[in-house]
Amino acid sequence: MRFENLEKELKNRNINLSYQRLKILEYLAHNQCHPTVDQIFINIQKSITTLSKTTVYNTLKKLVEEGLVRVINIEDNETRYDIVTEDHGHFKCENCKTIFDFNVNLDSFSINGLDNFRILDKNIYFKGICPECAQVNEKN
Amino acid sequence: MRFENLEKELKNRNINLSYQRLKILEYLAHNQCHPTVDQIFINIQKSITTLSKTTVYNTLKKLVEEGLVRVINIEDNETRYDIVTEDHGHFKCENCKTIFDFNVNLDSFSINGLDNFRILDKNIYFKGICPECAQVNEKN
DNA sequence: ATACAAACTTGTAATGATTACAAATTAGGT
DNA sequence: ACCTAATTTGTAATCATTACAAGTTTGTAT
Ligand SMILES: [Mn+2]
Ligand SMILES: [Mn+2]
Ligand SMILES: [Zn+2]
Ligand SMILES: [Zn+2]
Repeated sequence: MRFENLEKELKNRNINLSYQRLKILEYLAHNQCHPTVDQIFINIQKSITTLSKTTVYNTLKKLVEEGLVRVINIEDNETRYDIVTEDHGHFKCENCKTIFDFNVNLDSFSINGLDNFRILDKNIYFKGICPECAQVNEKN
Repeated sequence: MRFENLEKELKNRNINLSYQRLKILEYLAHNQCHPTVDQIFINIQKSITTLSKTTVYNTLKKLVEEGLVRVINIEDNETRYDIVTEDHGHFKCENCKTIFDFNVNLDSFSINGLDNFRILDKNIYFKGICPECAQVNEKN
């Protein structure tokens, strides 16, 4: 597991250490459910009562810039954050809103129309109904 | 080409015809550049001076619900709309901001971890530098 | 340990996209 | 032509995000 030492990870990326930054990174490492800014803010505020939402925004911006965290834009009204930066896909259940990870080899499939394009970032996401919600629906 | 008769297309989907709706659909058909709400609004306002932005939002919502138009969420602060609803990928140039289409067979590649998920919608987008911008950069 | 500048955090205000809502207008059916 | 339902419009409200300035903390040099 990456992030056995989050402090070191920050220093490696020339991000100065601060208590807030460490707590935010810890939260992301322990809650890999693709949280929103609000979820992160509300939870960490429990232990850092003076925390400002601006700090959460600032820190996330920095973590994204340095490649420690990736942004997930599925809905237009909620940005989510993922500490897993390796290529993988996301499935959002339209019923329970959970976001699931799935494995996909983005290099394996054929693409037409991108010759000479320099690809820096690949994203794939699906929407639908997760198995649990599908099962509940059947019973109705 | 689909949409040789946009009026008929609307009726087929039980969307009542209105001058505004037709103009918005026409705009999307003739400007397949994935426009934002603002672009649509500003351009159509030239011919319908009384147009309200709320109408643009309402209409787009309806067109999306009825499957005539698809939403594109790449950046978190700008929703774009695409009249091409067939599966295809999008590439956004981080320099000139243009969004390019590319062909991709979303069924062809292997996915692990989505057994028993009902997939209703597939999205794929890349970011990077388009050939034109890459060439300009080289010269510097 | 002290001092100082740079970096970070905080709170508040501003911005910008989207939605809510009610009144005015228009469309479709009789 | 008339009536009802659907649509459009303008304004206000909402909500996420950013801007900004003041206060606090950190890192470094003395
Ligand atoms: Mn993920
Ligand atoms: Mn497209
Ligand atoms: Zn579900
Ligand atoms: Zn470009």
